[in-house]
Amino acid sequence: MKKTFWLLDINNELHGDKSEVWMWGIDSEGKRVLIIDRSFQDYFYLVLKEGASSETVTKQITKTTFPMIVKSELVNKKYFGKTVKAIKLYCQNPDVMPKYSKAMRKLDGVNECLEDDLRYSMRYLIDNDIVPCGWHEADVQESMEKVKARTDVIYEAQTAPKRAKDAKQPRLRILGFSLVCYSDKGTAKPDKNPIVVISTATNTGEKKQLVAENENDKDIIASFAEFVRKFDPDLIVGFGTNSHDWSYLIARAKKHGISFFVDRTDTAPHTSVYGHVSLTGRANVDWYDYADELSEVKLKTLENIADYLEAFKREKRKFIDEAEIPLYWQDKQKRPGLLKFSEDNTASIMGISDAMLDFAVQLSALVGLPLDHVGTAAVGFRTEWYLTREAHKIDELVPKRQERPYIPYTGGMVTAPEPGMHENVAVLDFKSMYPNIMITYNISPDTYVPAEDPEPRGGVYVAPEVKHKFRKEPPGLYKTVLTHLIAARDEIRVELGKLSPKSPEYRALDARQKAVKVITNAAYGYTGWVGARWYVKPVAEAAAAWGRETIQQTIKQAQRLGLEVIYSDTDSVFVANEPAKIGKLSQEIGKTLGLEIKPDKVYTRILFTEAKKRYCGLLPNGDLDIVGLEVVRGDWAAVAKNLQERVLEILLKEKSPPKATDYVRKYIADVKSGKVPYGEFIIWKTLTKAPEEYSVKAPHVEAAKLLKKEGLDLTLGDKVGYVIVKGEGKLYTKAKPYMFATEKDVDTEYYVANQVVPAAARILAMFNVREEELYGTRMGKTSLSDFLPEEHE
DNA sequence: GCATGAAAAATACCC
DNA sequence: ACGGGTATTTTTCATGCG
Repeated sequence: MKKTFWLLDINNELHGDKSEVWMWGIDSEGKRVLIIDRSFQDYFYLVLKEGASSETVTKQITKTTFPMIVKSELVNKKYFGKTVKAIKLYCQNPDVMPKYSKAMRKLDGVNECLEDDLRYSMRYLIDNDIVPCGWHEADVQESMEKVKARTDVIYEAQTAPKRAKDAKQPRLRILGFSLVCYSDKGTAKPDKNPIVVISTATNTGEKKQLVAENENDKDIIASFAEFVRKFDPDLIVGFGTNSHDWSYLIARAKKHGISFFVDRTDTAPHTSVYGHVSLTGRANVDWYDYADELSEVKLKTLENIADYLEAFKREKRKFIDEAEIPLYWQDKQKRPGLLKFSEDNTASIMGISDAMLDFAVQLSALVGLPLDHVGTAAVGFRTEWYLTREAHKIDELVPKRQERPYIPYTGGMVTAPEPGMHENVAVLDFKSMYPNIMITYNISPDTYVPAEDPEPRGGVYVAPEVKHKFRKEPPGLYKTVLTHLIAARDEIRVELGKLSPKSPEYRALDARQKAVKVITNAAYGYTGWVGARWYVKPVAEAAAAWGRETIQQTIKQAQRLGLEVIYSDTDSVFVANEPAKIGKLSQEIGKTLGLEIKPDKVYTRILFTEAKKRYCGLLPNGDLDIVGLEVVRGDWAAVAKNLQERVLEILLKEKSPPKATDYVRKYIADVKSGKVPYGEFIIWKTLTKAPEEYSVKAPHVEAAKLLKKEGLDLTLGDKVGYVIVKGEGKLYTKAKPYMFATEKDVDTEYYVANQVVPAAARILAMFNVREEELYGTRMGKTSLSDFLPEEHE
């Protein structure tokens, strides 16, 4: 019988000494199904040395030396674009492949051993062109065997699944949860501190809050697991679950000697590739893993992300800091507040799911990593899996990952801006500059021609400056892949135009388009990543060199046309907004370079200082576009950022430096007289290593040490919020975690001199306002004396 | 011993 | 654990002074 299903999760199981593939999905009737495929044989390749005969090699592979090898065949493959002969060795048990490959690499006539390092389930997906979160069809038979799986039906596959026509995503059952762990002091530790609240919610409107009685969490953990099994979700969502919640739950369950099964095979959650926690048969999704996509959110807390995505009504929330939990838990009067907070957290998680799930699903389907893997996989790995799928289609062997030294290379070009205020400026952007350059010049690991190699038939493209060469023919892996991605995105955008933006179809397609964009844009960065399987430094270097040439030619051509160029960075130029000349420029560049450049936006007015990568533009709709300046940085206190934003607003909208100056003076007075809320003095900085490992004493590191002393855990990557308090000595001695200080401790002098004034002065310096003038308490330059040098006593 | 300025370390941004 | 280019702050180091 034929079965159509949407693939949710995949894993492999050992059945005797043979591996089999388990595919968890939802069929077209909405039934949860498990499809087992026992027919797939894993394999790897031995690449032969040039001129070596395959018999010499196969003779050395015997049943006694390598008993798990069941079959071998001689195949033609490509490796970095060169045709090679390889022996494809089928192996009964995938677990022995790395061991075998290590031994076989040394066999006579063998050059390399490849693709033994691709996981069995990924191998299966790639070879059969199966994508997670996509519809497939297979011939199946209902399984007669007793298999422990919590699904409606279990089938055995008679054929490998094939992709089926795209249809609407099935209705998924989603369960979200969050924990409150309790310790009377410091960060809660699973070996001694209980979980006191588990708040769950489902996308069918069920809600359940479990509260530990007498701080004993045994029952609520059991109830939680039971609730999960009863609801039987396809997706379990949370925030920080991969790094915290699951391991905490497991540790607590273990402590109580109870089982903790929430998956579909009654096995415990386990951490797997890229650090995701795997729940067999379901997809565990941690929305924290998607926080990187939201670069506007500087402090990636659940609250901030929910706010940003409008996933939860901000005004309904009363935020409770980790350090305040004991206060709320111990006080019976305040406890309901904590329970509400926990419920709100889960509601926020569900809201984030609504906003982000489409993207996660599309990313999973595009790169081919299961939904629970794709979020935790770093950008480089997502890109690599996409490339791996495409490489398979063109018979390119997948190189081994290897450690390499890091050697920097020259990247994009940035020109110094014309400082000051400019009226009516257009920003011209190259559309996907690096991807298009890679397509145009066929830049790819498999088209690279080392300097010493003879010139291939069909000729080569030679990169400017660096002189790296790339075969013109045939198209390389990157050209193939990028052409496809760019075309796909263009097609999606056409489709989007036909749909109503509120429809689910639009949302899914828009998410698809975003996923395609993410991978397209990551391709260039991938080429320069030393950890990449396909790392070839000249590839990255050449793309960058052609990029520099492109932007230089564009600037030259613009100037030739009489267009004033104000600034440029990598793939964009800022020019006087003269549409006729811009149209001409765009046309000429298209003709000479084969690349598309067009106006992206127009600023009514724009302000540059002398610095690159920092400016503020006024858009026609009245919005400020602030780039690079303190306002958009996460490591400046709000007290400085707010002021700078207001200063920019006055200057760009009202063009009044005196008014801005006055504003700053009043503001400084407000700061000094304590009219600024405490929260605006907090500075957040990331710990990029463990506090003890720093070679210098830095404020945020010292603050982190104080937190640790109080038992509050901080790990690499966490942000430390601190304030500078009054006192003598180096700055780092005056940094205190914001929870450990109060309004009256704040060293306002420091904030004025080192945050507020610099942020304002940076801008006002362009209008000849000196720093000292900002300190004056008088209201603006009203008399001649205001313009004279300051008098000293 | 100490002021001074350059160098190094650290962070977060832009594209 | 995707790239390089850039601005900025604070700490640390080197140097010269006397």
